Amino acid sequence: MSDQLNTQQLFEFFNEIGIISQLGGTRFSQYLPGRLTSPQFFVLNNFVRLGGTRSPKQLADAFQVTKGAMTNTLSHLERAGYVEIKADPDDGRAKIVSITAAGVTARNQAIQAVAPAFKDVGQILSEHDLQLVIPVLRSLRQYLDEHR
Amino acid sequence: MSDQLNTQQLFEFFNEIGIISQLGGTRFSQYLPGRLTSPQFFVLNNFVRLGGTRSPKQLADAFQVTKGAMTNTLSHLERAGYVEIKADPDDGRAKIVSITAAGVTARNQAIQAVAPAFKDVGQILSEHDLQLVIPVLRSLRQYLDEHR
DNA sequence: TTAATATGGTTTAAGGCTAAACTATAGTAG
DNA sequence: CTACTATAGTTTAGCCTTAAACCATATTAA
Repeated sequence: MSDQLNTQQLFEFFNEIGIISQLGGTRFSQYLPGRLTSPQFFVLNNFVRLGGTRSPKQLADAFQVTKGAMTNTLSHLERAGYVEIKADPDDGRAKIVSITAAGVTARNQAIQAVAPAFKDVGQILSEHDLQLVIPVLRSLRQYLDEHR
Repeated sequence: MSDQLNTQQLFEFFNEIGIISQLGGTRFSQYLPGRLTSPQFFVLNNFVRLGGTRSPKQLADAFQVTKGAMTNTLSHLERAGYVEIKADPDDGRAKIVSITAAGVTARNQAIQAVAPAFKDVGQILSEHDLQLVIPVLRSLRQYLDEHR
């Protein structure tokens, strides 16, 4: 009964999540300059915000995608000259990824270009809404990440 | 200032949404039987819940995907024998899609198979959480749908 | 020291999605 | 009646994703 109801709501919840993710992602990438895609931008942004170097495996974990997906994203970024990938001297299996100056520039331009994509949404979603919703999403995301 | 803060939160919001969509979708499709994929299931489920027939265009709008994406999904379903697609006698451009008996069976089996995928999540996300979050998501989804 | 297992990264096969080009048919405006 | 425009559906190119197979290197156990 109440279980039935809950399942129905859960279904709607995931449905809304899926559509928002789809529409939001499409909108976001429409504002990104040139041939930069969303996953590529997220990697560059991560490097600029946190600095340092990381292995492909660490990046794959951070973004919760498979290693194969990260191989793909990094190869695009490398071809564009936005990251540098070299062998890890301490581990023959591993590689070390770092952002280049061109990558930093591209990321900064992307930040500028993408701002208007958020402007109107920031008025629909009040700060109050965000503070209500984000903790719920965060805990669910953590759970899903730990149980897959 | 506060604008800065809000942008940061918006960013986190969409980030959580994206990851939950990704992990939730993967989990969901892992429970689906055989070669049935999530979008395929959603189409079958829509037919069972609402009955009747629809055109590919109506389905594309209902699920907020492009016509090309729906062409692809429907061709898989047709090949599996789960839907029937015939010409619309009243409109030479259009087609009419309906679910088959095999499609209904496949949907019902999928419902059974997928239930455990939600079971644990239903304990993480309380009914209270859902009632808090769903309206916010719903209104954002509507806005994004109308402004793309 | 050798054998078994685990880990980092790449590759391939399948499917998903968008955007844009293209076909065919409908509808509208002169 | 004819020409223009809009709409339904398909196709293609490009990128994203997972899962699984495969290599090479590390690590652990015997």
